[in-house]
Amino acid sequence: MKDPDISEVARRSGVPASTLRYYEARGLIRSTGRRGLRRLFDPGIHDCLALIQLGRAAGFSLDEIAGMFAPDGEPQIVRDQLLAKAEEIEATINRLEAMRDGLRHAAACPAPRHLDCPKFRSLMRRASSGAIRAGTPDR
Amino acid sequence: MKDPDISEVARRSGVPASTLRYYEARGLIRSTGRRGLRRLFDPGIHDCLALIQLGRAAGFSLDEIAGMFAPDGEPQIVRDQLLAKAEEIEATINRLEAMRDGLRHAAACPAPRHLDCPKFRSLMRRASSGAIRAGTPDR
DNA sequence: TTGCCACTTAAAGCCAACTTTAGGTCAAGC
DNA sequence: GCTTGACCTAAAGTTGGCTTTAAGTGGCAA
Repeated sequence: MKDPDISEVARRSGVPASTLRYYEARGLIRSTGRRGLRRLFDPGIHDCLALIQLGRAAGFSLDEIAGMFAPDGEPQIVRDQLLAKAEEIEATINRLEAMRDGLRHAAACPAPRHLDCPKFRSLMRRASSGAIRAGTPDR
Repeated sequence: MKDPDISEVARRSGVPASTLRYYEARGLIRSTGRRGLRRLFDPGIHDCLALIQLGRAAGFSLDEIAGMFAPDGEPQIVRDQLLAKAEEIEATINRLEAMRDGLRHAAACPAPRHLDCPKFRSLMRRASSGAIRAGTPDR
C-alpha cells in the first residue's frame, strides 16, 4: 500500500495540512517523498503526530519536542528532560489545586470583599507562590 | 499620606510601569490623578494587582478579569464564572496528572519505543482526551 | 489535450500580553 | 532660569504557533 498523502494524513489525524507543512519546516516530521508536488508520508506519521500532541499538551515547545526525536527521526525520548518536565507539571498541578479550591471558596464566601476573607487571602498566597511564568503557550 | 505614583507602585508590586499603563489602557486599573504628567494611584491598587496576578495565574484572560470588577472598580467577583473556571481548572489538573504519570513512566520504561508500551499508549489517550483547548495556563 | 483544482511555496497576518522605541513634557534641584 | 531625567503618548516590535494569502504547478478526468 502506498504512503498516504498530506490530505489523507490531515483527514485521519485532524491536524490541518498547513500545520503538517509547518511541522515539517520546523523539523518535527518528515515526508517520505512526493507525488507531483504533493507530499507523501510514512504511515507511522500518525504515531509521531500523537507524540507531538502529547508533548504540546504537556507544555513542551515545538523546539523541545523536536529535540526529543533522535537524529534519524525515531521517537527517542530523553529521560532527564521527561523527569524535569514531570516535576514542572507537578508544581503546576499544586498551584492549580490551590486556585481551584480558592475559586470555589470565593464563589461560596459571603465576605463583601474577597480580599477581606482570610481564606481567600491564603489561597492567593498559595496560588501565586511558584513562578507565574507567562501567558499560556496554548491553542 | 498622598497617593503613590506609578514608580512607587511598580517598585512595590513588581509590576513594570509599562504594564501598569497597559492595564490602565485596558481598563483593569484606574489612576486617581496626576502630579504633572505622572500617574497617581490609590494605595488599594496593590490588592487590585494581586487579584489580577491571581486571575492571570488561574488562566483568565485580561478581558475576563476586567469583567470581574464591578463597574465602580470594586473587585466584585462573579460567582458563576468562578465555579466554571474552577471546573475548567479541575479538568486541566486531571490531564496534567495523567501527563506527569506518563512522563515518569516513559522515563523509567525499558521499551525500545514508547509507542510500543501499552502503559504509555494509555497515558497518551488519557492525557489527550479533554479538549486540548489551550495548553496549561502555566509558565 | 485541455482544464480543473487540490496541492505547492514564500511571505504576511493573527492573537495575547506585553515591551520597546521615538519623540515630547514637566516637577524639582542647582 | 535652566538642566535633568523620570515620566508621558502613540505606535511599532516581540514571541510562539499557527493560519491565510497570493501566485504557481502538475496529476488526473473528460
